[in-house]
Amino acid sequence: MEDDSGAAMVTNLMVGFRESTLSGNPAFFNPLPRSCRPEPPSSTRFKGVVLQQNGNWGAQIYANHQRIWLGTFKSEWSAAVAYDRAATKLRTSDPNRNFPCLAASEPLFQELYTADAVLAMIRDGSYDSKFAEFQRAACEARSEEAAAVPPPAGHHVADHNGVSFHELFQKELTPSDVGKLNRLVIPKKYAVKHFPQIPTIDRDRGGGCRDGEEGATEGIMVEFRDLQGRAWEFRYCYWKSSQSFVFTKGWNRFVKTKQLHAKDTVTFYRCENKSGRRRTFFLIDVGRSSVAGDAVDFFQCGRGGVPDEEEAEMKLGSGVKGMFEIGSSSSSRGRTAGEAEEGEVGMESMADAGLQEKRSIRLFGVQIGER
Amino acid sequence: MEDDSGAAMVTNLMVGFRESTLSGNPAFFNPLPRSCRPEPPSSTRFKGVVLQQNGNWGAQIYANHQRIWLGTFKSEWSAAVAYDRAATKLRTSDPNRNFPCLAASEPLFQELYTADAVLAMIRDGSYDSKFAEFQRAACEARSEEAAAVPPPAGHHVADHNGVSFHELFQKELTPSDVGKLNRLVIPKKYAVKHFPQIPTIDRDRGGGCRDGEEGATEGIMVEFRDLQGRAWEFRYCYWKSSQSFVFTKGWNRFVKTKQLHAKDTVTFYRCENKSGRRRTFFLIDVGRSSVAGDAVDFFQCGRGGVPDEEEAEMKLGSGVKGMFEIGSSSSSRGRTAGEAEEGEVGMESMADAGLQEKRSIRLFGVQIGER
DNA sequence: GAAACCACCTGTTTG
DNA sequence: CCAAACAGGTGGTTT
Repeated sequence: MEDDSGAAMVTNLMVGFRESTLSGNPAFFNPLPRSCRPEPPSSTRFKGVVLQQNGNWGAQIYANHQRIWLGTFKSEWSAAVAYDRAATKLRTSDPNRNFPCLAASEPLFQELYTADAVLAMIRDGSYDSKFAEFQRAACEARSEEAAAVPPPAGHHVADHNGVSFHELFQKELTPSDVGKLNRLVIPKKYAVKHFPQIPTIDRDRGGGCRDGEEGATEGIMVEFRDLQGRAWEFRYCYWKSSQSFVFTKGWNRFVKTKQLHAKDTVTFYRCENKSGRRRTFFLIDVGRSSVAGDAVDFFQCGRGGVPDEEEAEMKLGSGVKGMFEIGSSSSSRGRTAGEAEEGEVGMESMADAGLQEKRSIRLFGVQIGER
Repeated sequence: MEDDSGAAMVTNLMVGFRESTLSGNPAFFNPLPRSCRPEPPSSTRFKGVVLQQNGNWGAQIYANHQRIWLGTFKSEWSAAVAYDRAATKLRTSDPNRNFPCLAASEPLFQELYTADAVLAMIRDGSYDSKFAEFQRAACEARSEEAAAVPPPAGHHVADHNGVSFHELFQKELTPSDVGKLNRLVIPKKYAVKHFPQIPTIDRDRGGGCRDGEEGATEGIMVEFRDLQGRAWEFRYCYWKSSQSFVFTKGWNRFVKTKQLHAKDTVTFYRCENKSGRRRTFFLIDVGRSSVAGDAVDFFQCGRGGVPDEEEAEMKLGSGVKGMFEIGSSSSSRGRTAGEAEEGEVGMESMADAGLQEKRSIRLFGVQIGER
C-alpha cells in the first residue's frame, strides 16, 4: 500500500525519465518525445493528488458519484500516475490526465481486468509488474512478427501470468484491401474458424411482421482493439455474390488512420485474462511491409498511426441495431467499478476455444515460460 | 351551344391548319408534322359524330355505360374535336381518337377541371378560349425559363383566369441524376418545404411486430404530370444513411423518355384551378441545358421525348401500398363524370400554401396582368 | 440474364 | 472548424 517503488518504476517505463532497473527489452524504454514528458512538480498540484500530513501523497478519484481511494505514495508523481491509471479505467469519457502520454498503451492492458482488479493492482503495487510483463510480451511478439519468415498463424499463443494472446490469423493486405473499395476480404478459412457466424434473419418466425425483411444477411458490427486500446468497429458481412467474407464499414477509416498500404499486414488476436475476472477481447494489429522500410518500434510513442483528428468520434456503445459486442469495452465505459456483464451477446460466437487446449507458453510467438 | 367558331379556332391552334386570328405568341402556331394533320372529311364518319337532319353535326360519347351528348356543331370536324376532348377526359384508357395529335397537350389542361366542367366548356364553346389562355401562359413561361438568368424559384406564380402555376423549385441535373444510379436527389430544403412528409412506420402500435423494423421509411409513390399531361410516378423516399431525399423507382424511365442529360434541369410546379372545382396537381417540366443547344419550342409536336415504345404500360392507379395521390388523375380514371374526391390522402402535405399570399400576377415569371 | 430497384455507404464540399 | 448535405458509389434483390 505505502510502497512507492512500483509507481516510480512505472514512471520510468512510461515516461522514460531515468534508466530503468527492470531488465528486459531495451526497446521498451525509448524515451517519449519531449512534449510528452511530465513537467517537474510545481506548486500546481496534480489532479487527484493530495498531500498528507506525514509528507506522503495520497491519490483518489471521483467516479460514478463516489470517491475512490487509490492509496498513498511516496512521491507526488507516483500518486498522479495512480490517478491516471484509475482514470483510464473509470473516466474514459474524461480525457483529462496528469500525464496525457501515460494513457497511450494502458487501456488495452486494462481491458484484461475488471475495474476492481485494476484498482487493486494500483493499491497493492502489482500494477507495474503486470503491465511490464504485458508490454514485454507484446514487444517481443512484435519483433518476432517483423522477422522475414511469416509466423504460422493460429499457433502463437502467449499465456503468462494469466494473460493470453492468441493469434488468430494474419493477412497481407492487397491493393484492394487498402484502396477505394473500402473493404477487407477475410480469408474464408479464417472467417469461419475464428469469427462469429453472421446471423441470417429467418423470416417465418411468427408472421406478424411486414413483408420487408427476408432471409437476408446484413452483417454484424464487430469490435476490435488496437495496441493502444482504441476501439475499432467494423461491419463484418458475407457477400453472396462473391462468396467472400469482408469488413466493410469502418475498415476504410482504419486503413487511413493507420496509413496502411498494400503488402502491409493485419493480425488478429484473441486476448484473455484467465486469472482475472476479465472477459476476452479481440485485437487487431498492423505490420508494416518491409519494403516500406519503417519498422517502427512496437510501443513507441506516437505509434498507432497519424495524429488522430477525429479523436472525439469514438462512439461509445450506442445501441446500434445489429451491434456485436466483443468484450465489454463499450458497454463497460462509465460503469460502476463493480463486476459486470459476463457473456454478452455474440461473445461465444468467436468460436475457436478449441485451439487453446494446450495452455500455450508462447506470447506472440516468443517462448516465455511454463505455467 | 351551336356555335362552331370556337371549335374551329382550336383546330387552328392545335393543328395549325390555317392562320389563326388569335393574337399571341407565334410559337403556338407551328404547324404540326404532316402526319399529324387530320385528313379532310371523307365518307367515313368520325367517331362520336352524327349527322343531324338540319345539316349540323352532333357529337356524343359513351362513357360509363351511358351516352353523353356533347352538343351540335356546324362542321363535322368540330364535332369530332369535341368528341376527342371529351374522350380525353372520359376515356383515357381508350387511345382511339379522331385526331390523335389533338390530345397531346390537352390532358394537362383538363387536369385543372372536373369532367363536368370540361363537358360544360365543350358544350358552351368556352373550351377553346380557356385552353388558349392556358397554352399561352405556358409558352411564355417556357421562353422565360430559357433565359440565361435562372429564375428565383418559389416566386414564379401565375394566376390567370383562375388557373395558377406555382414554381416550387428547379434542379440542375448532375451526372448521377441521369446516370446509372437511377435516382434523383431532391435537395433537402425543397423536399421538406414542398414535398409530402414520408411516413415513418410507427413501431409501438400494438406491439405485435418484432424488433426488426425501427423508424424505417420505405418511401411513397408520388405522381406528377408533364406538360403533355402524361402521368409520371416516382418513388420518393428518404435515405437515412446519406440523409438525402430521392426519387428512385420511375425516375430512370423519365430520364430516358425525356432524354435528359447532365446540366439539364427539372422544374416542379404546383398547378391549381381556384375558380373551377378541380383539385391541385403537380407538374414536372424539363429544361434543356443551353450548352446542349436545342432549345425546342414549348408545345412543339413531338416534344416530350422519344416516341414512346411502352405506351400501353401506363399503369392505372393500382392501389400501391403507400401510394400518394397528387391530384385525382389516377383514381379518377374511368370514373363517372360527376364530381368527386376532394382532399385525398397526403394532399395537404404539399404544404407551401403560404407562398401564394400575394395573389401573384406573373405566370411562370412573366407579367400577365392584374387580377 | 439484364436492367432496374433497393438499402446501404463515403469522400468532398460548404454554410 | 465542423456537421450536414449530396454527388457518386456498393452489393444484393426483384422484375
